[in-house]
Amino acid sequence: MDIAPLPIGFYARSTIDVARELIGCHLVRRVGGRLLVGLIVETEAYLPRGDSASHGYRGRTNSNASMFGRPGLSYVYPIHAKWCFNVVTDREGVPAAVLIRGIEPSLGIAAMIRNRGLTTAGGVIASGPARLCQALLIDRSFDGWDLTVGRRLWIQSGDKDRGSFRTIRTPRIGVTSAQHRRLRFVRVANG
DNA sequence: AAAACGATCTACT
DNA sequence: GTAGATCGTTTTG
Repeated sequence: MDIAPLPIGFYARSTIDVARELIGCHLVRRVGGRLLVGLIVETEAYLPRGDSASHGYRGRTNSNASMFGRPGLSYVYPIHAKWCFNVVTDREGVPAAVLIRGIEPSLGIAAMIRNRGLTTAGGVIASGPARLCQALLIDRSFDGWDLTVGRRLWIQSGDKDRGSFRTIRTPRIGVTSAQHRRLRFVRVANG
């Protein structure tokens, strides 16, 4: 695994490209001296124009401001008393982001289970946008966080072992508008 | 100031 | 499958 965070150039591209290529990358959280790492397996693209499901669709507000920020920042928003984590894409000034919907824990699994407050083993650890935030201790304080610095929270490129998995596209979850668009990306094992 | 809503989750049947 | 919890943001009065 690389030790460098993905650079701003990775994020400063079309949102769909970023959403697809984030699949298979590693989401890394450093808390204290410990690393919590998971493989990104599910993302959703929220597009800068014509996407009525996007929080940025109706213009800039205080709460969605970081979605309009520099690519490579994070956008963390509240939903139903939980948090969800996005990475900002495209260029500064347009509302574009990729929602990270699921990771497969690879390091610090015991800590993630603890963070989730799970009572039963074998439960879902970090699949689902709010569960992932709970497992990695991501909250609103990370809204606007710079993911390209490699401190506290960042993303690293994954094994470029394409061939071990493929990425499929489906409609987004819980989105009532724009159902015809397949903007959700899911990692599926080959075999 | 109050109420409604939401890119959700858990627990239970 | 369904019901209820949860709380910041937005809208309404």
